[in-house]
Amino acid sequence: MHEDEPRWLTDGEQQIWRTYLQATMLLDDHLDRQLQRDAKLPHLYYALLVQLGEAPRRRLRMTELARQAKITRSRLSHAIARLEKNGWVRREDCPSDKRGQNAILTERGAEVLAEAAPGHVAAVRQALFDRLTPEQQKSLGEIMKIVAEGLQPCEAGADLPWLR
Amino acid sequence: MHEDEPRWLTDGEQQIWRTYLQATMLLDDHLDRQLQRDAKLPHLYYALLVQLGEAPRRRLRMTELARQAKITRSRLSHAIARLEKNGWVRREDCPSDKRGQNAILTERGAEVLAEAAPGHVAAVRQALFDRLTPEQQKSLGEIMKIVAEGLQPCEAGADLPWLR
DNA sequence: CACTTATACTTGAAACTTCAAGCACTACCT
DNA sequence: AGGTAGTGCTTGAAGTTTCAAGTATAAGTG
Repeated sequence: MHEDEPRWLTDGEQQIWRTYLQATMLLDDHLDRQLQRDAKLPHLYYALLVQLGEAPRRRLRMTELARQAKITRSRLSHAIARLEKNGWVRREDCPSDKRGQNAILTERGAEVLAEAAPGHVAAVRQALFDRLTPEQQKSLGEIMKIVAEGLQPCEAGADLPWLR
Repeated sequence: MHEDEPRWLTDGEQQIWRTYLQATMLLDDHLDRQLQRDAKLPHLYYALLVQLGEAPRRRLRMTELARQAKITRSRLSHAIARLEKNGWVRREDCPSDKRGQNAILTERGAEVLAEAAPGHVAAVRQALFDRLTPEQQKSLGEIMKIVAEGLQPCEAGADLPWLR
């Protein structure tokens, strides 16, 4: 068993990759900071409230929420525990499966969401959409779709966060 | 002082934004996992070793390293403390400024880096570059450059991680 | 039905990051 | 020179995420 010389990244690829890392790092930091300041919430927690807010009857099974958010169930458990303590979310036993739990957006949670949303959207616009041409936006969408789909193959045995 | 109705994201923009969040989440998770498994190191810590490895004399001032990595100095301090404990990095007082510290990649650190690099590069290729056309790669680079530059304006008073 | 395996979720500890000080030194100002 | 503000870095605690179990229920198998 012999390891071939790996195919290193070309200078151009390196440049792209580093810029990607920097941009995603900075954007994530920027949004986290904006939300932490204005809504006392990290970006991921905000995203969870958004997903719940859009779900029918404002509720979602834990694993389904983890799947949509691309995180582990453990991470979600801790996050929901915190949101529950703050009163933005509550839990409910799943009627059809006694192992299951639903996370439910509370009225207070919906209010927090409504208050935080405008500032958050403005931040996303200002940092991303307002700076890109329509062609670039389209291209970004296509690229990210390819990457996202590539990393969550349908096959069984895939190492996806919400199945760990 | 009156808040106008915010400019919400269009359906198309929402779609792009969500896909972006999912792709970056999955990719970050994927690389973290690969490196944690193969090199016992989170992706960010690996990136720090890379930066040090490329710097002249394998050393960099703390703030400069934080600036390159787009993280806070506090985060860097903790990270370097861990890397130092593992023997991959050591510190040195800066000769010209007694407040300053250099982080230096050790021989052991360089070895770890050399062992981890092929697998990491392969993962980046497989998840990203191998799936994109040359045009898409170029476009991605341009887009990320715009975003990264937009988030680190030259002006004083900008809220950049390494200045916090 | 008993038995095994898989699924759904949680938990506590360890690892990592953020936050708010804090210390030491430098640069600036008079 | 002395005083003041700014820079460079670190630290401990609080918050978040990962990791490795653990509990309970469901589904599959002989």
